[in-house]
Amino acid sequence: MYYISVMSDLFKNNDLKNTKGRALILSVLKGAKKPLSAEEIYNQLRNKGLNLSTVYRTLNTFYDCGIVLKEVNKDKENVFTLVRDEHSDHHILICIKCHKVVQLKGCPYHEVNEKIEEETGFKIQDHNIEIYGICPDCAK
Amino acid sequence: MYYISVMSDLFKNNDLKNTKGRALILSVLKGAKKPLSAEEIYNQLRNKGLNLSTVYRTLNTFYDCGIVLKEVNKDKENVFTLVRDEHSDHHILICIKCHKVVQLKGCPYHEVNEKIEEETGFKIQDHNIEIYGICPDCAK
DNA sequence: TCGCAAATGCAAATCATTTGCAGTTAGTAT
DNA sequence: ATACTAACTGCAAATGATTTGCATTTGCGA
Repeated sequence: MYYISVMSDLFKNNDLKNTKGRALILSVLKGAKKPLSAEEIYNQLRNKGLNLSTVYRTLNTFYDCGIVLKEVNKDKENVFTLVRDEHSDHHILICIKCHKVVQLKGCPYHEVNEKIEEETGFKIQDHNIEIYGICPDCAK
Repeated sequence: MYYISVMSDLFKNNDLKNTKGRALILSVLKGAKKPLSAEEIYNQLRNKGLNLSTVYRTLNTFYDCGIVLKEVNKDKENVFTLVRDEHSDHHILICIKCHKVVQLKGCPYHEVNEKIEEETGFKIQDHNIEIYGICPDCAK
């Protein structure tokens, strides 16, 4: 695993031109504490004269290059996160009755992941866990 | 955990009227080998005179009752599965470079899940695992 | 500095899903 | 069995996130 600290290198390495919009969007993602949608990123850059289409296109470009992960949230919006080490909010328990969502603290899967790396040859960088069940309240 | 084998009981237990459409949709889900979208279910019932809106409404009703799980696939369609024991296609490795998806064989997480049940009080019925990394081909 | 492919803005198109409303039906009480 | 009512359904129009076509602008290598 390698790190690119200089933004222009990150773009250059992926054959992307270094534009104002891309730099802005990347900086928003760097400061993000949770996966963000195009709309949310756009809102954080309201006064920067950036078009919503550009935000969409840029995020998809980043996705194609492997700079960001793309997931779909409950509202069926695409949400994006910079590729980096573990996010704690990726481990959730969902009750199938009341649809309550509970965050799992910590990651109980580290050892298992190491075994998967050995078996598959993948270099694991991140993961999502969604566990479905019935919560104590609904079990009553 | 309890099982309801008679369809009319499943509906009655959830205060749902037993209608032709619901029975048909449930039977399609029972025969499904993978999560299905409303469109796919609708297509399997083409000649049954059922409206697409009804399929959507029925699936959402089932979801509210905890009869089915609802997820979002890569095309941002909602897909549904009957709640039951493990589906093997819920464990996938995704390459962040080429976006190739690889199925994990078996489930390496059983023991971990038991520990989570103890700690949280959730009665776990199903889970999804998505692991992001760089595949051997792209690592070259 | 010049030239051109890449990137962007804008507006219109797309498409899965939702919703309003009017007509139909399942299941209960009489 | 019949009547009643809330739940269910069909249909068509609305919604809303995302994509796309096209004209204009811009980054960057030569």
